[in-house]
Amino acid sequence: MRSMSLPSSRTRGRPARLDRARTVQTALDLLNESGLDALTMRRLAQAMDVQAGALYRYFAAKQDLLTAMAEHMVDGIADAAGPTGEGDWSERTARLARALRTALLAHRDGARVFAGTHATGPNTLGFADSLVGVLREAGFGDGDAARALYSVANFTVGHTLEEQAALAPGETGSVEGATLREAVTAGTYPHLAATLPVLTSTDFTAHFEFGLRLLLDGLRAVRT
Amino acid sequence: MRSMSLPSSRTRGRPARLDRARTVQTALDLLNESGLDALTMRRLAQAMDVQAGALYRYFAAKQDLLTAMAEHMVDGIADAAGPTGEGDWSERTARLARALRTALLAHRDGARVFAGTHATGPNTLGFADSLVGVLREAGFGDGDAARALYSVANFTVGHTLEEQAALAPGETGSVEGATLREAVTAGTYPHLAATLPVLTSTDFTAHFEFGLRLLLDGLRAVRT
DNA sequence: ACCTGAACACCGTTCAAGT
DNA sequence: ACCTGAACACCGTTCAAGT
Repeated sequence: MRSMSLPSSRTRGRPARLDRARTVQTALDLLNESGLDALTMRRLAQAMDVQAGALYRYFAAKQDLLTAMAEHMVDGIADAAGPTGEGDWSERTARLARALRTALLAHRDGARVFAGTHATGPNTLGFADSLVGVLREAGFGDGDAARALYSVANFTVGHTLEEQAALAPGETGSVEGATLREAVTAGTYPHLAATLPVLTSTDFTAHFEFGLRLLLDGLRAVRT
Repeated sequence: MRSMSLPSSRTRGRPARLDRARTVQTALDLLNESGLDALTMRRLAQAMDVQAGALYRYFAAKQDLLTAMAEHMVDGIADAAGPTGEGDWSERTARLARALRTALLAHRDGARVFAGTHATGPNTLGFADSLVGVLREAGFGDGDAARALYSVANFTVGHTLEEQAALAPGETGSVEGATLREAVTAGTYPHLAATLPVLTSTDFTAHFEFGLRLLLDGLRAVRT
């Protein structure tokens, strides 16, 4: 057969079993199945039918793989702003923040992976440019727009980190309900006792929307 | 001697070289010297002139040690609210948020340690009770006060995580200045290009105060 | 009661050697 | 060019045995 006797000029030898894209995809699948702590280079190699050392031809270190995973996770979120005119600046900023949270939630330990790396790929930079763009076009100054990006991004990542930690196996509720309830019933922490139903609520979307609204209302006040 | 034949009921045998308090303190010292990645049970044991296995008489797992470290880091921050009447609710809340950030900044990788654990000791709960108390006494509803705690805490931890990551060895600036500058000069990301001076600024206090102000202004709007 | 010594079951990373 | 095999220098954790 021609395909055996005349290998294509680009790919002499056997076709590579590995490449960056396939490795990142397999790593994200493994992350979803087993979580970040179980994502080892050896297990990933096993899932790709290869020895662990082979991965280092494509990623200089595990950290680089994690960064590529983080970048892949936030693919497309820049588009959440929508076209100019579709909603005012606060609604468009809210959509971007929600898209970031949703992207992180889409993968087990997604926020931990994202927070633990410093992705500077087109998806991450595109998101940043989009958010800053929405605010600049709405009349915000360059300084305020840049700082607003940090505020929204840091709050969103911080929130989702907590959210995924609370939802992880072994966690009762948002602040480990059992321990809280004990300490609180003992009479200390009267204010926590009074707000216990909300504190132990697992409606994280409501918590997120509350904080997001604070930031947007705050931005509205800054704008004038 | 009586002390040999009649060992005190609490401390027979040689005095223990280890105890929780001394171990946590040594671990925090080691953290400051070498960072979280270098803080291993074996190195900590070495610093205490003991075998690694001995640590497990006081901490069931490394995670428990890290939780105790996190709790110790935020000792006293609840007091930052000050007595009732010393500043209005927004100033008292700001002081609490700043105290949290300062406490995390006081230890290398402090935010990573705090975010990676779920301390429920008196320092952490005291801080939470204090912040919720400030808002409830100012007339905020229980639900809003509880959610405001999450917003402020998640933003503060998220911000400090970024701040300490940016300050870590090997990082140029806030968003890896070099890579950003390249991508930005290429013409893509026009909004990032325009705001580059602020984005790459290392004045993290200004960034933090901006976000904190957004949250407090947002809370002011919610209050009415 | 408190700690040692030694083991168990792993890690990330490197690199000569094979094909 | 791409991957194997094997090693290096570690990890967290457990637990019989010593004192």
